[in-house]
Amino acid sequence: MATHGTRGRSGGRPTLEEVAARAGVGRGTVSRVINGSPRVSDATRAAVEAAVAELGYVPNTAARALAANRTDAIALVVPEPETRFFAEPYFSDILKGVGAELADTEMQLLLIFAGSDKERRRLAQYLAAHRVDGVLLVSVHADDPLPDLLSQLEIPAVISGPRSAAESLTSVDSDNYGGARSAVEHLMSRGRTRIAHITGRLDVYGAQRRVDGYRDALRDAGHPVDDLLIEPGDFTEEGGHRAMRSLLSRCPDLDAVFAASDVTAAGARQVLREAGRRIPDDVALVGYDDSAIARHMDPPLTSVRQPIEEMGRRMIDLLLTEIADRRPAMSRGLERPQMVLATELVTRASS
Amino acid sequence: MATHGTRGRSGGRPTLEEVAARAGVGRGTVSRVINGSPRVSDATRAAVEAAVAELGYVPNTAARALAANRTDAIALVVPEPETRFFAEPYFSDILKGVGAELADTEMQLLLIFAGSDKERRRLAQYLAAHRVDGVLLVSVHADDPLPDLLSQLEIPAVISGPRSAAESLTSVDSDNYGGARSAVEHLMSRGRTRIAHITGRLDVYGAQRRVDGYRDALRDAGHPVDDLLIEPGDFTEEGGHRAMRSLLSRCPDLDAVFAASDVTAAGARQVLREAGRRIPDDVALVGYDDSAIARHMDPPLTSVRQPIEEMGRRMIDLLLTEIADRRPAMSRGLERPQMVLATELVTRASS
DNA sequence: ATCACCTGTGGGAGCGCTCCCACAGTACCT
DNA sequence: AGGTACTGTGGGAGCGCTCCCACAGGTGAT
Repeated sequence: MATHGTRGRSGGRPTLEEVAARAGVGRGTVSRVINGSPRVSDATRAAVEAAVAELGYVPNTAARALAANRTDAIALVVPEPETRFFAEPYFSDILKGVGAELADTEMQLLLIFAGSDKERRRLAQYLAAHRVDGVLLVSVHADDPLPDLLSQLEIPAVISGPRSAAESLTSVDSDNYGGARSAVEHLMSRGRTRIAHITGRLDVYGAQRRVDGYRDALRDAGHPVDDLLIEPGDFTEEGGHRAMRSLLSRCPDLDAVFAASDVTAAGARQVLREAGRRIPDDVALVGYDDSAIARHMDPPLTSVRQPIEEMGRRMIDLLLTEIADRRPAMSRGLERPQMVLATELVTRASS
Repeated sequence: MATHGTRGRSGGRPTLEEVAARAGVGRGTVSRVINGSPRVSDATRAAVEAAVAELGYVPNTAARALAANRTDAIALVVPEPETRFFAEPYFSDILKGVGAELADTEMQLLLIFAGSDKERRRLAQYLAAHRVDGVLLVSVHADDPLPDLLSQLEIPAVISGPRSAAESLTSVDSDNYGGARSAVEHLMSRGRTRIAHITGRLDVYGAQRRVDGYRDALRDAGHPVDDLLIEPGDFTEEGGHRAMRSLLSRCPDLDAVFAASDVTAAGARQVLREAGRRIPDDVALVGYDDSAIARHMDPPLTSVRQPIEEMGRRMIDLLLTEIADRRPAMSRGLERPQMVLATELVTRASS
């Protein structure tokens, strides 16, 4: 027993070495078993596993991180104040997908908010210390320095939403163009001809793509595109009110409205009601997001569903691949992938 | 230059040793400066700080964790599915307080959900690996094994909500008893005499305490306590409906209702309306939580505000203290503190 | 002058892993 | 027989820190 009892912070957790002694093998072999290396005989593996179970061995993450230069953790960075994170279902859906995909991995997920400048600075320190193997960046604004910082530090990262010009990070987005097209095509198939569009904030790339989809759908069907039928909004209910009022006064003959978000559609609906237009009899209405609002609206709102949860899952897939690939051939000149997921039109009574 | 260039994974991050060389001091001295030890002369400190800045040195967390046996991270564990976390403002308020209090610390916060069994197992592994210095446990259910696990592993932890019998963890709670008392006293001061109470889920200790507060407030004011006026609810709107209906049929003469949550109050309000009772003219109504619902109800709801954000802040305070104290004298027989924060009655038009 | 005791400082010895080289053993060609 | 190759295994050499002992040099009491 008392070999040379130097160690023994008594009750301490068992180490690799102790497991090795117990199993009658070497340190390296235990390490191989723990890490699932195939080059271990079945008998040895069994012996080691028994020792691990008997001793209740749990690897020391810090030691592993130090020796292997990895942390087995990835961060979900939300460059927003916490309040927005909780207010918008977008984030919780992403998180759900991410969590599901990560569930059978050894990776640990950290949630980091970087809304304030102070938090930003902390995050920069955190990343500089390489405390995570990779980063998921959701909701990046146009002039955000974070993507640049990440590629400078050579930290694998995936961003959600459309990739803006400069950055070279992998991204996952939903098909805003296609989603808009399907909404407009649906309205045309219902016999509507004077279809208006209330846009989102046009400094958001996705909103711009929806306008493109709207235009192209009309043009390809041989309809003229009447610019008077396009009114800028800002994704809010308020914006929906304003836009709908000006549309009604400008084009009283419109028979359908495609809004760039469900919330905007709700605002439009209210104005339409007040103006005595029945939905869908007089004016058909289609929204975007397929949020809870859409289901509970009266009448229930046809809306374009984005596969947000799946976006979360894909982001993790891509990130894990990138982390795994980093070692063999770092940045082998390949273009970073940009994945675009299909949307789905959910038809309800409003159209 | 080329001393013995063995190291040099070129472009690698600078180490303590390199900073020491640059500053012309020893490794130990740099470590002392980094960790803010007072036993360093001003001149040396300045030299080291200059070297740190020039080299852009950032300590390697893994190495530090390994050597010092601490992680500088704490976990906020939510033993619920993610959906509930997002649905209930309670969590986001706690998180806000925690985040604020942690902002000027070096501690990193991890958010961990442990709703499913799978997640539970992962968490257990995680804790066994001592990957965090401490744990904040919010919303613990009666028979949850987590508190026991934590004290077994000797991981500092603070739980939110009332401390149930067995466990010996530090806890922070709001004064459910006092909150209920203040609500009832307020109603009595408004001249109400037949005050009903719709309880919360009575297997939740806090709900039980609110009933106690209700009873004692009446008794101490010399009012008889009529058990017919107490109807069990479950914190939900549905429960509010049911409870209010049975109260109305049993005690049509009631002139006030104290509900154990705002949501329950909203349910009760609906039934009262349908029964033709005006609020507050015929029946005064008081809720609990002072959530957004309370402000937006028609009429706005008087409600008992819990200082949830402050609870978050206090939890961190206590946890950090406990982490700091662990070393000098581990568990010196002292009772774990249980902190109870005062509530505040927010008076609005419903009473 | 001697001792005691501070303050500042350098650097050895780990912390518990992973990586990788070395090597025994077996197998299958020449 | 000798070579070549592969499988399984042991263990040395770090990874970049913190802790702590040793020690130089100063200060003040005896």
